[in-house]
Amino acid sequence: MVKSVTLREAWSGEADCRNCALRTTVLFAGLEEEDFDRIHDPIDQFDLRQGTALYQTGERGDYMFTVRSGALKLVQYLPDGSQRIVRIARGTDVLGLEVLLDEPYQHDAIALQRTEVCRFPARLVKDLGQNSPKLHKELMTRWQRALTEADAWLTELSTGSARQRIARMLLRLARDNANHDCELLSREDMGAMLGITTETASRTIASFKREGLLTETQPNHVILNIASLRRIAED
Amino acid sequence: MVKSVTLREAWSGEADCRNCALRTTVLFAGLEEEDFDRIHDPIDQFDLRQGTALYQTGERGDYMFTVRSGALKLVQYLPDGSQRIVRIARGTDVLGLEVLLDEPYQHDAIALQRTEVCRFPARLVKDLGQNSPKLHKELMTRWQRALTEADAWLTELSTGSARQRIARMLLRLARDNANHDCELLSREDMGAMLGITTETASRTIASFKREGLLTETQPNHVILNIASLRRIAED
DNA sequence: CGACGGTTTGAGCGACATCAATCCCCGTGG
DNA sequence: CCACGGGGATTGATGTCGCTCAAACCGTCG
Repeated sequence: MVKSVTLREAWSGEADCRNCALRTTVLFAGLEEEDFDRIHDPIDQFDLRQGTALYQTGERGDYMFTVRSGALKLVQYLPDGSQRIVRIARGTDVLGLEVLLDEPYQHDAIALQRTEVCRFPARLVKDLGQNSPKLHKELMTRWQRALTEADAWLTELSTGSARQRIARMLLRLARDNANHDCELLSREDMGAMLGITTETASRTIASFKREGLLTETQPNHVILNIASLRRIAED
Repeated sequence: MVKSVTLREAWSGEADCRNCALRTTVLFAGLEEEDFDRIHDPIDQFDLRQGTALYQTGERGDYMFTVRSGALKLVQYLPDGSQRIVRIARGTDVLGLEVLLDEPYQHDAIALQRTEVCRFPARLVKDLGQNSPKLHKELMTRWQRALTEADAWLTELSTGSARQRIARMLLRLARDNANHDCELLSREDMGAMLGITTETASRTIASFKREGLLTETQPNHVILNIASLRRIAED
């Protein structure tokens, strides 16, 4: 358990949209300059410490978010109190699509590391989306991406032995990472992600280290032996 | 394994859209009469026998589908050949949203029972969607629904003991079914849905029968003891 | 220094997988 | 009509992977 801080504490000032590195890749790519002036105003940027909740299940907010850096876990809870991580949002991902349909947030969104996000009113997207085919398509793409992720979690991360699941998770974490390295999650989060216990996660990771499947360079930072992991992942 | 027949064999004539019971609930709800005339033409209706594949992973087709009756499973495969059912589509659900983004189908879609579907070109939705805010919103709703389903499968159907998963699955199958009854899937499909073996599925169902948690009225048709199943599902 | 949260490791047990035999239902052909 | 065959469901026996409970370890922070 990590304690949460309020969003208010995380406020880090007006967003620097115009110079935002994400501008061309993110939700508003393809907007005209004049549209762009209209949207700058209500956008705030936040800087979340590890463990901070961006929003919580059932909350009604009129805000959507884009992730600038870092990562958040999207968590759902079962009646018995156990939790399951259903997705991880990283750079350029959009959070809170559900508020476009006036629904409350469907998950707890919690920062896994230090994480920067931009917050903007869903109103903005609703208005612009009506008449902008480009934004319309962009939105569909976002949804499709989330859905593909969700399906992959089911087939890759919730199927097979613990060794297989962890191998697949590692490969996923390091994907599009040239050096084949990545930050490890806490063992508890691994468990919630893969549907196994923290002890099993710990044991498996430890075992992978001993077998040379991964090398710890700094605390919790590892380099993967891709080929061997892939062999484990696939059968 | 059930053999597949081609779609061609399943063709059952021009769709009767104007009198379709789904007209008001389905994708095209809210279209104007004039729009409606434009779309009737290219719509075909199919009648799928159990085991028929509506489409397959990786196929490129320009068609989307609505389910009129029956049910289809959406299946994905792992490199090692094992399969996982990631969703079930039933009455009024829309299939093939991904082709709106010019992507190939992401699953095998296979009829679980005798199933009626309507097929229409994605082109239609692309064209109408550009300028129709209503359709735009309807599409987002569809996507959101699929995503919510996907998340629920992860938290409810891939978490906990086999007994819990099967209980949750049964409650799901019978949901919005006044008599608390439902058709059972094959044990193999249950396994692929819950990430357990067919033997475990079989044993658990048999055990539920003995315990009076479900009563078989006709072969593979059961009435559920909702209260007791819920108790099992929740802890 | 002690306390605390997370990780690792151990021992034992139980749930589920595996392998295999039997049963049951139905359709098919002699 | 019945024997036969095949596919799915059921049941059993056995092994094992991962859960559970518990202790020890480790780094950090007060």
